[in-house]
Amino acid sequence: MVRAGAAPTPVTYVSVLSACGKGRDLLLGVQVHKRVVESGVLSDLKVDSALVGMYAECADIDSAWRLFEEMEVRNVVCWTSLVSGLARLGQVDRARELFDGMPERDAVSWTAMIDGYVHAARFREALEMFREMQYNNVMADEFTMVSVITACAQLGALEIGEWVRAYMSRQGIRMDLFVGNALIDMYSKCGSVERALDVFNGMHSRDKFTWTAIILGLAVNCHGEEAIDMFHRMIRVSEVPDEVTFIGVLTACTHAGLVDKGKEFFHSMTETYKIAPNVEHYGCIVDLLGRAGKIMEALETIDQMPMTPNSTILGTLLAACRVHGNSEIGESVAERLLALDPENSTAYILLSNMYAKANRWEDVRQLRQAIMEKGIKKEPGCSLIQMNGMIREFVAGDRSHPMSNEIYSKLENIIADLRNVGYFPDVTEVFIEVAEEEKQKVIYWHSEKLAIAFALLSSEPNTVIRIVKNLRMCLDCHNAIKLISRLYGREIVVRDRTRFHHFRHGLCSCKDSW
DNA sequence: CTAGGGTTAG
Repeated sequence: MVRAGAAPTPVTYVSVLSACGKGRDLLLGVQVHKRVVESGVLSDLKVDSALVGMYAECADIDSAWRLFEEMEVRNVVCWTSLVSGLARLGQVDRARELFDGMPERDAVSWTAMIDGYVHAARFREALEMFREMQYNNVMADEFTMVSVITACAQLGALEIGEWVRAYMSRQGIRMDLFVGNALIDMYSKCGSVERALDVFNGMHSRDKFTWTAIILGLAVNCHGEEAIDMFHRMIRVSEVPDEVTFIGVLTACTHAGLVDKGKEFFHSMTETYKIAPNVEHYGCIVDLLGRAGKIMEALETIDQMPMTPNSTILGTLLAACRVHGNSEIGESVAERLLALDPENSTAYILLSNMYAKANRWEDVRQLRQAIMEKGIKKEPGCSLIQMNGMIREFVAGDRSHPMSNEIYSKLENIIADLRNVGYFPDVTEVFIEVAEEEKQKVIYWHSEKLAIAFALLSSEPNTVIRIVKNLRMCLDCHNAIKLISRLYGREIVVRDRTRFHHFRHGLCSCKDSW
């Protein structure tokens, strides 16, 4: 346009600056900024806002601030640009300060703030903000709902998610593609495949995200074969898969134990779809081989992949060594893992569990002593559960809950009931070095057991109990929850760090390998 | 006509 000699107008600048922001092209943005100044366009609210927005989107917050402060007239748009820019850079608290000082806030500003909390993984604050938004009588729209639904997904907050759906239909907020995709993810992350499929089946249009969401949802909820069917359907309707889609497909193969299929997909991903595998894809393959007991092949995969192994992938292999009692390779993998990350508590835990499985109690003892001496701290176990619209958090050994006494005595009753049907506490995975009796207390007080005791106290009979746990469940909790599901006739769904466990009638969907 | 907010893994 410039070369053709046509004079840009403010409208041109606004459009071009928006493009620079969305394309994260700061260099070009700065050039356009210069042109704006040279062209002598007097301060124009929209151009100035576009400039602030461009700098904010290109992560140059200082320039954005400076321009913002120089503006003589500001409106809600440039305020929101700055709030959103700060939030995206991870400075949520600074964003919140600015947000609180805004002279006027609309749905966009509220959504920017809610989404800021979501991206900072502060989901409860995101929901709190949404509540405040309603309190302030600002109408939410599809954008708001996506952020709120995402927060529910991460929290495993199905009740709130369902409330959000009802709210949407009350408010006449329609379910567009983004909302639909977010809902599929939310239901999947809450362990409800049925509802995820309902949304999926009811969608008028679908994109790559839709298919990827349902594939992942099916995969982590132990519906591996159906996830793979979905992938074939996706290809049939000519949707192009990306690297995340393949994470889903490979995860499906892992959880369904389909080793050869997994290898085939890995191959077609590179050959047919020309997607370069990243370390997570290799991680899926290592997991796939490792779970199937092909430890050597898994090790070779790590040694032959084009990138240096990170601690996650070594941890995956170590976990496989534990499951299959291969302490020879396990020890060398643990060594590599600890060389990479000496404070890695996962390495110690897996190594200790592996020794325990091999009945190498002297090694277990020495390891535990080393852990104590080095002061290695295990990440505290933590379970979320929501009940009657409230999200409760339980940490192992937690006594902070107002119903604490009742919960602990309920737990004692549960354990007595379990013992009557043959349960015996399995303390082999207890990490700390204490007397045998203490170890039993330690596992009784694991966060998921506390959460279940609370749930049995405060929920209607026959309702599904849903728990989100930050770590992998221990063997004892897994055993205990299987029995609880039978004894109390409850379906219990636990979302663990990587997958779901659906407990029903004394059995778990993971078929005891996780 | 033009400025701000939304989805998938790890």
